[in-house]
Amino acid sequence: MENIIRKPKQKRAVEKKEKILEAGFELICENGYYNTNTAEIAKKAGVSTGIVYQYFKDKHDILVESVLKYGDKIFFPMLNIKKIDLDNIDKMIRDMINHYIKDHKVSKIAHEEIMSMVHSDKDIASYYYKRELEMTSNIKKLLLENNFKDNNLDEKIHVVIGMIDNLCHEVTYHKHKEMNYEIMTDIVIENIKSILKEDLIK
Amino acid sequence: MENIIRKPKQKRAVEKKEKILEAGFELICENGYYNTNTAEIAKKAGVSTGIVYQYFKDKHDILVESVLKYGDKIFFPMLNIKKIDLDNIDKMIRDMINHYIKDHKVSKIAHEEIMSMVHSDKDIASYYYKRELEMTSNIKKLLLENNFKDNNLDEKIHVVIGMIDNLCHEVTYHKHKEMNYEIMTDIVIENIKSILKEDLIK
Amino acid sequence: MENIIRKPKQKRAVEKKEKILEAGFELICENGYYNTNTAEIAKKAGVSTGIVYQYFKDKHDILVESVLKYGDKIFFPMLNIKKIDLDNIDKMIRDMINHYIKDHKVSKIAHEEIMSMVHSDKDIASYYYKRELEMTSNIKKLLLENNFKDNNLDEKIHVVIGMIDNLCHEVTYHKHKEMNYEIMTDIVIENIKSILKEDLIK
Amino acid sequence: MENIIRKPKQKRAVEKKEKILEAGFELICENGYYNTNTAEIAKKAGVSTGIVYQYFKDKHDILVESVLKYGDKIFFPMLNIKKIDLDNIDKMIRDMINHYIKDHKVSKIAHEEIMSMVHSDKDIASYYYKRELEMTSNIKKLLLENNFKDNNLDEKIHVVIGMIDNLCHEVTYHKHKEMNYEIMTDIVIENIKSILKEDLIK
DNA sequence: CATGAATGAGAGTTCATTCAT
DNA sequence: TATGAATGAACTCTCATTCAT
Repeated sequence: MENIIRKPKQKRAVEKKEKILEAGFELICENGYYNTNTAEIAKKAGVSTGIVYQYFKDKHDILVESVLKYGDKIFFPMLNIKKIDLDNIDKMIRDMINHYIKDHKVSKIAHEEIMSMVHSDKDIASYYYKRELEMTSNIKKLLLENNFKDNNLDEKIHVVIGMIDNLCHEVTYHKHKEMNYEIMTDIVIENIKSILKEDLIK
Repeated sequence: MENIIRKPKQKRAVEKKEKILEAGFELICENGYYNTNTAEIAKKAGVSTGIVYQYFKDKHDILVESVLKYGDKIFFPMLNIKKIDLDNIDKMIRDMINHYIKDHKVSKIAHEEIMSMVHSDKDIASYYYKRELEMTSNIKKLLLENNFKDNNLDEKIHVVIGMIDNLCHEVTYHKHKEMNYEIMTDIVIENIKSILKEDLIK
Repeated sequence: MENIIRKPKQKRAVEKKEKILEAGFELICENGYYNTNTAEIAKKAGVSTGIVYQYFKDKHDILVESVLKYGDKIFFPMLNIKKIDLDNIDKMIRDMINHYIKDHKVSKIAHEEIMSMVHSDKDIASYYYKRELEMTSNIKKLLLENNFKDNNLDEKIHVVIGMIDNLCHEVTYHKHKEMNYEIMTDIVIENIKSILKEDLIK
Repeated sequence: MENIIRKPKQKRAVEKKEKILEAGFELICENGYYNTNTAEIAKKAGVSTGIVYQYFKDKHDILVESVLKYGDKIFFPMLNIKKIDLDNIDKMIRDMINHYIKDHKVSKIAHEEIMSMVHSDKDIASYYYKRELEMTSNIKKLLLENNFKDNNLDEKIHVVIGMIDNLCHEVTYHKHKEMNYEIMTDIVIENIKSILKEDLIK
């Protein structure tokens, strides 16, 4: 006897599913997947526990779908960068970093909680790496449109994103009190410039 | 009323505690903390469930102690670097990376599982950040002994370690098939050299 | 994270809670609190173990609630005495004693088991002493309505109730075979009369 | 394979058994039988857990033996009354009560805890009722030696002891704040005198 | 005799999932 | 569709008792 998961098409049903997703995401972010139970999610979503299983196969399904739906804001703020300001590349990178940091701060716990899932959950991991790739592509496209040449650009962007990611993580969590984050930011920016500058067609 | 955790001093007892730790670590690495139960750990360790609670306060305690005991190999292979070969800095970095990657590969799942705990578990996180700092200090000391001057060295090392970490992670997990990791490695090495070179006293 | 104890309002749910209470009370009375486990209670109540924890915080809660619910019959048969027959005070006391003894006999084990809890359990003790006081008040009120004057009535009633309680206990459990309970009853009645008679307004 | 319980005859062994008994009694009095474990008892007694089972059949055995050994002080302070002062019967009863109350106070928790066992444990109950009877006999003998005649003396003494017991309990635990215990004591004494006076041969 | 490490059955409790209404 | 009461397997942890040393 197989469970039939309904794809809600009526407006009310769609809204209900979204409520569950939202509630699930929030609770999982706050308390972690294993510390959140389906009753809580249903309660927060304002639905009955039974109905959850009409929209989702199981608890895990809520996790996956909610990350797919809400993960982007938290993980990939750079996903939708639309233009590159070549005249002031320094400022651009700094803005990007600040933007990224801001997002980190907003969802500090969420980020940590979900990141943990990236490491232990296949579905989440696959989403994560796919999105990461999209972000790389997007940035590559932008650079190519702005007089950069494709000299191992994929790899370079990856290294650059990694640096920014690390930096933001550091700044957000202030784990190392003896670090001067202003200086670290400068170091990172200088490096990014140094990595990219050789490919800029003058 | 109060639980008394035995500190084993006899050889046999010490071995038993280690067995539990080892079994616990392996199972947690393989299946995750929440998917491992104490009965399994005891069984794998070849002891009864009861004895586990003579050596450990609770299940969580096994996690923490086992990470403290076995985490270093997995997380901080660079912790014990003893000398820097200035004549061939390029080779040295490459060796370091390869060494790191090798460790990653050996304990791929372990790394993912435990990293997830760094994000959701206070005790594990605190261990992780402490060790990270030790590693930074160690490398700094080595550099200072080898004609480097302390020009924001802490921050620089941190950035460098971050790059190596990202790189190793990438190489190990091959998530992005379109990437050329040889090239990425070269990029990272060049960058590390570029970051550090300005501080080398000629 | 927090346990939500359901307050059943639907008829069926109320009945189910009562079943658990009843089963719990019976088993605890029969075998004692520490010799009764939740699985047994659930089984006897005809429910699953899980549902028990929707109606009760924990095992102890079953004990307390069941005593609150069923304790009165066993402990305080005199609680609801409605009138005093002054013309035949002798008969009245004798009836009271017989009534009390009958109740004792019906729930012999229950009485012993729960009395043990009065001595070791805060909640049960508080219930017990509160009810005891209510009984005293009730009897006092009756006496005052029946031409008695309040000359240390509280203390006197307390002594009287104590005597009846002891007597009933004795009679019920027949611990001392060399005792003649008819005679003992006469002694007690004479004394009660002697205690009270001085306060009867002629 | 039956356990052989050793009857210690050597001095050291006897002392060891007594230590266990003492420790067991104290812990059980303090925390209750079910909240005391054998490891605690052994530790408090300064012996190993294993040795306990050489002197006692099981945990329950410790309870029983320790009550047999130490129960008298707590339960039967009147057991050893040696003479009756007829010239001042009022004072004598008052002294007795005060003595009893003092004992109650010294071992308040012990009394409550063990009383609970009287209600749920056969062996303890049998000890209790046997001792109670001894106390009755002792008092009866004393009265007969002091010009009382045996006119249902057993029953009368029983009623009297019951009254004293209740009174002491009341006074010790102060459960009813609205009671005046001085007055209650007077009432009890008056009654005891009234019960006994008719049997005093002038 | 004595130790205390070891056992393992059994306890209370939780929670994803199902199902009667 | 929707409810939320009900299920019961599975979990962590305790402790009286045993046994190798």
